[in-house]
This record gives sequence, C-alpha cells and structure tokens, in this order.
Amino acid sequence: MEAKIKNTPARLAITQLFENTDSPIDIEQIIAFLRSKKLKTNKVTVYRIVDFLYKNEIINRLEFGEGKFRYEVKKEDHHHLVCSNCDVVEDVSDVFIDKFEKDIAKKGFLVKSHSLEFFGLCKNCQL
Amino acid sequence: MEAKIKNTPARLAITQLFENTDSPIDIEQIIAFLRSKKLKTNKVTVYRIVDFLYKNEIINRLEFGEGKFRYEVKKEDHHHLVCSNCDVVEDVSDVFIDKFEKDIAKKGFLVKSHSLEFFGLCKNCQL
DNA sequence: TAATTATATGCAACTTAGTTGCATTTGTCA
DNA sequence: TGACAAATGCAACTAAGTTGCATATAATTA
Repeated sequence: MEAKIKNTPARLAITQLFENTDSPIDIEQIIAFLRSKKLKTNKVTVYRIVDFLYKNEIINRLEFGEGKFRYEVKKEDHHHLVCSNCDVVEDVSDVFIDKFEKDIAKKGFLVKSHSLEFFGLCKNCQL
Repeated sequence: MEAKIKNTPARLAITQLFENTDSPIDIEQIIAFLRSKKLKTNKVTVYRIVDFLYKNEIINRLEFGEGKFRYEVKKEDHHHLVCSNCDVVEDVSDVFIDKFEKDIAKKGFLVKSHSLEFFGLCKNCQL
C-alpha cells in the first residue's frame, strides 16, 4: 500500500502552479508564486514537495546550464529551445531521438532517458 | 593584440590533464590530479583556469544532472552515454542533430549550440 | 466530533559548488 | 635583471540544496 499524501496548502498550490505553467520553472519561481498566494512556505518544504513530485514522475528535472535545476510537468517527449537572451523556452516535439536510441541499443547501452536542449536566439531576440 | 598567457605550473598541468583525459571531469577531479602532481593549487585558481579554457572555447561545459559542471576538450560534435550505475561516459557521434537544427531554423529560432545526453546502463552494469 | 497518528512542516544549521576583492607572487620580455 | 601584466592565494561570501529534530496538521476511525 502506498504512502498516503496529505493535501496541504503548499502541495495543492505547487501542483496547481505546475498544471498552469508551460515553461520550466525553478525553486525561486515556485516560492514567489506561493508568496503571491499569501503562503509563506519554507524553502525546505518547497524542495521536499518538488522532490516528491520528481520521484513520483509527475514532473521532469531539467538543466539549462544555469547551475540549478528547473522543473516542468511530464508531457510527451519533447525538447527545448532556450533563448540565451530573454530566457524564453519553446518546446519542439521529438522526431529523431527514437531512431538514435535504437542505434545505441545495438551498441549494448540501455537507454533509460535522455535530454536534448538547443540554445540560441528566439525570433524576437534576433532583431 | 591578445592577452598573453603565462605558462604557470597549474595551467600547464590542467592543460595536460585535459589532453590526456577522455571523459568529462569535474573541478574535484582536477584538484585531485594537481595534488597527485604535488601542486597544491587553490580551488579558486582551478575555477579561474577552467573558466579561461571554457571562455576561449578550448573545453566544453556539460551537465549530467548532478548539480555541478563537467568539462572535456572540445572535439567533433558528439553526445554522451552516461551510465547511472558506474558513471562511465561513452561518446556517440552525431548523426541526426544537424537535420533537426534545420527544422528549428525554419521556425525562426537561431541555434547556437545544443546538448544531448543519454542516461541508462552500460553493457557491464546490465548484468 | 474528538482522539490518534502518520505525514508534512519549520527552523537552524550545514554542505557543496562556485564567486569576489584585494594583496602578493611570478612568468615573460625588453 | 628589472618592470609589469598576468596569475595566484586567502578569506570571506553567495546560492542551491540538504539534514536532524521538534512541532503542527490532514485524514482516518472510534
């Protein structure tokens, strides 16, 4: 039998945030959101809730070379276009990686997950 | 005229290390190497040398979801197979990403760089 | 609806990765 | 062998994330 989860205000708010947010967010942004909802949740609690969601495969953990993690709700296999100028993150759907993974399997490596991100300039920031 | 670089013992040793190392290493490993060479270089200096090599595009900076950076000498476009069990890192050559980047360009995003890593189990660790 | 209790939280203190300012040292080149 | 820019060391700092432990609270059940 699974551990039963308690629907605390912090957990409900964070779940709601992830459901309504499209781009990958960091702990700081989560705390800011909680503050805006008048919840003064301790950062330790935030880390623990995020950790729980991550370990239960509800959210994904990403790194964009910033020296910290970002999180987003798990969705269909996709990758990110990260603008180095304005930090906008766009999604791109997966097309090729499956094939790639088959080639790798032939070499004897068992792929469990992958990460693919593109860095550059979005439409606006090229002007 | 470019800044003239001084060939200090630390810089020479670190350059040598990168030239002789195949898999991506972190700051801790660099310091361990320096110690093994009887150099008790301060960590600040190590960070500064690595930073210099990175900014001068001699080495690449990578993230494998560990909450820290790893570095390797720049070489032909390739990706990594990271074993979650024994931390061995294998290289795979790039096949598809160029095509992918062309598709992305059509959408108006200007790709400057990308990162692609696969996580899973190497041959040995599957037994 | 009150007692029970596992689950969740807050706090303070800690760790690890990386950074900054400033005084001192050291390669290099003339 | 000076002179001086470049590099280093030190100490103190920041930022991200973690741990132990005491307290609080959501949810169950009597």
